[in-house]
Amino acid sequence: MDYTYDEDLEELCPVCGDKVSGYHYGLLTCESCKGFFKRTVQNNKRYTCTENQNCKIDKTQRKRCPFCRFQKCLTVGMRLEAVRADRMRGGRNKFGPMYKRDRALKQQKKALIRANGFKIETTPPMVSPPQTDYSLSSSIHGIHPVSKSMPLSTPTSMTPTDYDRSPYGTPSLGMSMQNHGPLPAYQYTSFSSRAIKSEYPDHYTSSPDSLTGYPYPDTYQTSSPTNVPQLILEFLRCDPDELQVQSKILNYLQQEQASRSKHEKLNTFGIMCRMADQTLFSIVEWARSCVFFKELKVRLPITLVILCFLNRCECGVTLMAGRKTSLSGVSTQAGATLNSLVLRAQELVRKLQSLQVDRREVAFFLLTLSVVFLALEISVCHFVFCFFFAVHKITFSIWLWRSNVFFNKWAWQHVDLINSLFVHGVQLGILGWRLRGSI
DNA sequence: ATAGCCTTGACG
DNA sequence: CGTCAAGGCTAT
Repeated sequence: MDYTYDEDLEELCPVCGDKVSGYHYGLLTCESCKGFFKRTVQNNKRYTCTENQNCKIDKTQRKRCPFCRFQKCLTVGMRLEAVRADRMRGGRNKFGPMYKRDRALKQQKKALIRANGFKIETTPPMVSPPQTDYSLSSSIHGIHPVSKSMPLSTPTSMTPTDYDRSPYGTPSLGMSMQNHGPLPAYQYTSFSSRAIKSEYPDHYTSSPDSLTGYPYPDTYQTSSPTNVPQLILEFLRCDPDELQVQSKILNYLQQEQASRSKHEKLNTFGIMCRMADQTLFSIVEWARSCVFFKELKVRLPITLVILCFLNRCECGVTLMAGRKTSLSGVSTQAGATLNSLVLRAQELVRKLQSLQVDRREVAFFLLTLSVVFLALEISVCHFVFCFFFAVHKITFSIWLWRSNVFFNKWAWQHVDLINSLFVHGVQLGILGWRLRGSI
């Protein structure tokens, strides 16, 4: 039994959580979802959802709503182009090299994790999550292994027209994520679709980007230097178990909600605020107990706590988005603004996951930023960086919102611009780390 | 219609 | 020649 946790992760289909049987139409999926996707595309099937187009898709219920199942297939990244129009059997398609690269990357990650002695507990297997809908499923899968995933390098710029072109509605908005996932972030393959011509020239693939709702980043670079700075390793070793944090916060929220009387129930916004509170508490708790931090000057830990909190917020939002149907249906009480916020958050989280940034890269980036803050001690610089973080770390935006700071409304409108600016920062950090590693 | 198993065939 | 991701077949 040479099962590593990493292999365990890959055993789960990002669509339904069933066992993966190989790469199918762009990513690792199970046999049934492969067949389902093939039938749907080949036969040009049109489904309709009798519910709210957000049905939970798991192994036991995947047959229930083909509409949502197919939406999820698209959302997690299954490629319409991989279904052959001519139905030719055998052979290889143009995805081959990408599958290979993806495999190599997974191997590399595995090897590094082994070499660095990471504990299995810090990245537990993708056990079938207690999903309430597939958003949560994909988010938990997607987020955990790379808890501090970074945004996509090329911002999606879908217009309403793009949505309309999809025969299945608005996959990237209504069905976003996947977060994470389960794709597991590892399974959110970041294949470049740019060079791939459709093998299925019907309406499905006439506009691949608009159909799938998001581009596949070309910046799929996570080469792994062998000499990782000790500081990074220490930082990662201190990193708390993401799933534990998630479940702890979730339990707290559920208990709190359960203990309230019918009239006192928190609404969606209230829950999100509580979640933000708990997230911050958990990080402060972690920082205070972390041996690593005791050796640092006071201001650096504080900055790190702030950064870690912001960085972790995506997971909170994802939980929120995924749980919105289970928490006494509070989402139905939420206004259109909140619902669109959640949708936007889902979309952002999916983007974050698809970049598949290495944990060490993120750790380095966080440390670099902290040092920069410490060195510069310029409040404006701090503000600007926090602002960029805030855009991506939705919960922080919600905090600002709660504090009647409305500039995040502007941020939503310019999220693509900020996204690209942010990514440049990330890339600079990665570049710096790699330079450092090569010296 | 689904999903598990089978066959095919380009690619390394 | 082995691999493996396509499509095909078929019991359920």
